[in-house]
Amino acid sequence: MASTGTAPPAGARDRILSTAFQLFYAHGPRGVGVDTVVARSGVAKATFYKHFPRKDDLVLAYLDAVDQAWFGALRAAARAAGDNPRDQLVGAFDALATACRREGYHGCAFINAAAECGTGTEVHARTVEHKRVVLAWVTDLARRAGAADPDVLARALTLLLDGGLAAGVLDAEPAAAEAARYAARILVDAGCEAAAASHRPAG
Amino acid sequence: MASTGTAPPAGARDRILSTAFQLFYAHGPRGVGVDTVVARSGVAKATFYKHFPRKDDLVLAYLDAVDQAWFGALRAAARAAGDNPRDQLVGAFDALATACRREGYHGCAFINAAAECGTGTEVHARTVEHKRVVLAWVTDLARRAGAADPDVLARALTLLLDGGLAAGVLDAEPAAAEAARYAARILVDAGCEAAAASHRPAG
DNA sequence: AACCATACAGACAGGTCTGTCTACTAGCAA
DNA sequence: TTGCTAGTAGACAGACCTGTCTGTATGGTT
Repeated sequence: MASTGTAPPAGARDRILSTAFQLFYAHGPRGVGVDTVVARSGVAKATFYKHFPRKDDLVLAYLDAVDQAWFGALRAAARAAGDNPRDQLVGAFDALATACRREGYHGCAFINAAAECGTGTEVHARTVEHKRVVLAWVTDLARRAGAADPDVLARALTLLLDGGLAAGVLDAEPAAAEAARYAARILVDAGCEAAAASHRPAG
Repeated sequence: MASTGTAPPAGARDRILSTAFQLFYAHGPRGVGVDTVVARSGVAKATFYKHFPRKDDLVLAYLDAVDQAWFGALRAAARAAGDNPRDQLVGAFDALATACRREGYHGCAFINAAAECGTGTEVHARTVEHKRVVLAWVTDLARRAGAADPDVLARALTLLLDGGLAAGVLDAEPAAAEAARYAARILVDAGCEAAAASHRPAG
């Protein structure tokens, strides 16, 4: 287990992936060459192609890492907002504000990648899948919050989320994240009140 | 003025620009080479470089064309919704639905281009400027609609708009556009009601 | 007729990108 | 010792990209 000094501190694959994560997010997958990733991660080219036979394989691994990180942050922010599903729906938007403040924030990695790679590519498919999973999660939360129409409410909230993320490509303005949270509260209240009123025995 | 048969039906510059418009929007500026634009527009390479000394000049001209088209569609949709500013704010979202249904719709050209080209580029600056102009227009409309806080309402509405556009990179779902319009109505009503109530002589 | 602006056709240089290939090194296990 | 695994170092082919350059044709103007 002991490294020999010149040996990598972590596995070559991990180093490649974490280097790619930074570079791909900052400049887009298409904006970073394999040579750059190889040089920056201190790995031989043959080693690179052993772990990731094609560059696309690395891009997909990168997107999986992003998916885990972002979806995880979303759920953590919701959980931190308490037990009430309505508060959780709004609280998820804290993840947006947190991401906004992070150094090097550059918008939604999925949308950026999908914008580069054309329709019909694996990258595109992976992005669609990611958005579908997030939408399903929000829809479930909206249902548990007692929304009159969970589908429409969830769709509106994810639009808001995507808008906040997309705007991040331009400039990480906290005002955008705050406006998103404010709007989310209004939409959640409006979407759940009618149902709550009709469910209540007495108006 | 009469063409000689082999002569171009329109000026070389126009042909280049309209070809670039299609190709750049479909594959992104970085995904289309100069050679492709030259070949598809039936123009000599020297002619191309005479009108657009660098490829970036063509990209910027493309973004200007997109800006005119999209901002124009936005204002037209708002105008079509009537004279009431509140209705106009909501009506602008019809432009999103219309764009969504158009063949080859692929999201917001500005966000896509900005995702490819890095921060600090002219493309990035042009995108920021475009979004700034749209935000200012929506803010003005929100003020005329009597919003309690026009800045926050406008920010929320543009987030919704950007979200709808960004989602278009993945799939042009009419459901997203409908949800955006629905959410816009709620936000506008919520943002203007308080002000309207306080402005009214009697509650 | 002479001249000039505009455009076409296409070769070319210099660079970057992906992916393959050869040759060498070190640790570990049978 | 022998062989396997995982890695380093770097040359190389082939494709593609931007931007320059030479040469030709055509129509209008003086």
